[in-house]
Amino acid sequence: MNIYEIAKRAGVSIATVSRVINNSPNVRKETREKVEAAIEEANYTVNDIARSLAAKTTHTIGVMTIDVRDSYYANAIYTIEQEFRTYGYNVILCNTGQELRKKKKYLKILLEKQVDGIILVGSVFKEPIHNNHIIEASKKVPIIMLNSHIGEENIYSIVCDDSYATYNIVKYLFEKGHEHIRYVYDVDSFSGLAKLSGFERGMREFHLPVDENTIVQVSPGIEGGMEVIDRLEKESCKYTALVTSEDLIAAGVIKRLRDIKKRVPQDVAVFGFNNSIISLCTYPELSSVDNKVENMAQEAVKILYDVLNEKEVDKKKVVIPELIFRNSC
Amino acid sequence: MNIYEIAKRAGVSIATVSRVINNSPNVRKETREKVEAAIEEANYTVNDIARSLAAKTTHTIGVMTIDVRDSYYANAIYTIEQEFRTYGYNVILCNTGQELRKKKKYLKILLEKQVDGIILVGSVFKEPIHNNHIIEASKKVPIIMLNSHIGEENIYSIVCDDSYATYNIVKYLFEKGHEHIRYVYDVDSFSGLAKLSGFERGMREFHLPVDENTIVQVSPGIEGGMEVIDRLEKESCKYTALVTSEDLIAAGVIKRLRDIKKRVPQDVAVFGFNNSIISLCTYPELSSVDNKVENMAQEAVKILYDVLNEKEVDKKKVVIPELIFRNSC
DNA sequence: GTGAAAGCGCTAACAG
DNA sequence: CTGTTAGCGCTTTCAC
Repeated sequence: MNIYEIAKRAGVSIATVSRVINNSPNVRKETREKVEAAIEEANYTVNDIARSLAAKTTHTIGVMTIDVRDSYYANAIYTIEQEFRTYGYNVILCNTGQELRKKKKYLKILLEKQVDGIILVGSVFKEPIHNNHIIEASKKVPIIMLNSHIGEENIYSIVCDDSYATYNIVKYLFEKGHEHIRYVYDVDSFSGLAKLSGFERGMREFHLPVDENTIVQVSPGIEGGMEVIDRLEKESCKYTALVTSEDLIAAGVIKRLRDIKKRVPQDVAVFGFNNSIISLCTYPELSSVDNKVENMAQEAVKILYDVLNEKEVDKKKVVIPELIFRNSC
Repeated sequence: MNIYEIAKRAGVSIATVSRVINNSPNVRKETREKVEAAIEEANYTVNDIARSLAAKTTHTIGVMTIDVRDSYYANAIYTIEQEFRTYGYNVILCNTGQELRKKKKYLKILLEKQVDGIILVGSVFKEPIHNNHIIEASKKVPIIMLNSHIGEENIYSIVCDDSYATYNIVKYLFEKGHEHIRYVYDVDSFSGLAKLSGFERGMREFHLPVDENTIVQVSPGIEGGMEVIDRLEKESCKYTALVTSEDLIAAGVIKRLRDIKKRVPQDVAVFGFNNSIISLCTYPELSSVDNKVENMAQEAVKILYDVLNEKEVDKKKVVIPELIFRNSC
């Protein structure tokens, strides 16, 4: 079933059918009704592929994430999809995983699919050295990076000032009298490093003691949180406060502290990151950083939409995270 | 840049270019290399839209979910996407929300996009009365339902026997000596009702007492868990075990029980559902039901793939959930 | 092993 | 307000 068949049935030309499908105002009421009736009767659906080919625009954008199962990314994707729908755009989702090879592959697929733009969600999409694949892609369609930044012609970014958050956590803890503060994180990414730098800045500014276990890198997830406690205990390190890069790590920390009978927050204060639902499930509830994913996602959509409509936009936006205080510190 | 341009640069016809792009064996080595060089040099990307139009297949499938932010759905989507990629298929994701109007709209969009098949993730996609929109869609492409079932020609389903799980939870609790068991759930969906029926069957079979607060419906999420405790306490209901339809509800239950100084599991046993990461974050850790989303998602992909390749497949598959015992009961 | 040519179903001038 | 027509970039017979 196609536009020709509908045209025949309604006794009009395909141009007219096209017009009614696209709500063009230049169609007489009776003609429109005739066509609509034919469409209804034939149970016809437009072929959006053909439309895209002819119109040279797909009205779909590609979104890349390393893993939707991570609630932070899920939030971003959800918001991006919802917002773009209101503009009549569709979203193709890719879960790339961490491997560069796959990230490249999916970028290629999206380009082949003729997406109108691409959003890269997460700081992990900025590689430590070579970002040529992204730059090449940006020569074909606009690219928006969430939480990373590459200064190039057709690449836009919106980042959360994570270092602001960790700096302020250290400041807060210092003012509460903590002297033995440690930082726990999993992966080295753009945002991972930003968090770290804010932490270090705070430690320096308040002249807090630093040793080789002040900053500890662990496996991702709950496991990681348990690991760090084991390590600190084994090496008899003093610690009264732990700043983490992830709520899940903090959850692991809380678990293991209970195992060894240390109380939170009395013996050890714990700070999470992401303000996920996890922070409400632990006991005590986790203080955490709201890093405004939804805001960022909305901004990303707005920027991309504006770029697609050739409006002027800022090439980089920064959003400020917010510290949420609960009972873990 | 298109196939014509590449053909010109390589001094061959577009048919030959098409052949090398699609790895057809019928191309002489030297010719292939010439074409590949031209492609490389021009930084050419195939236009998959044009390809889809000509080939009458998009190699993409549509996946609908009410909300990716729900970890259960996120898991399903992740698995579906990964599995289908290995077959060279792409996935378009839709977050429809609960509204029927939107579910219908997205179904239409997917059809317009000429997806080769559609997977509906979650029992919420089976409406209580009219499922005509799904049946209509199934006349155009095969539809796979995860956790619901509509017996129609081109609709396949793969369901988890949730009632088996709740029945066995009741059985287990009964054998541990519990007599005052209650069931807490949020939404009435296909799976919500299945869980409920398994619970009821157990209660009947073991002659457990039932009153008007044996089955209580609450708001979704942590809130709901807190609600149920408030209600049971207010009405002075006796309860020694709570079976929930969702880990998050169970998490709320645990929270509120701690507030009122009831111990888990000594005073009240709690059972979750979904075996999500939440079940590891609460204290005590939550016993929960592993309802095998990944398995189901894999099966769904396999079935759809087989249908697309015109193989014989079962129209309905059932997977058996597994009870995971931790410290909350 | 390679090329010519006819579509795939639609949009978008342009003409009337 | 409506119709004609030329593409959009590719796949796929069918010849050679």
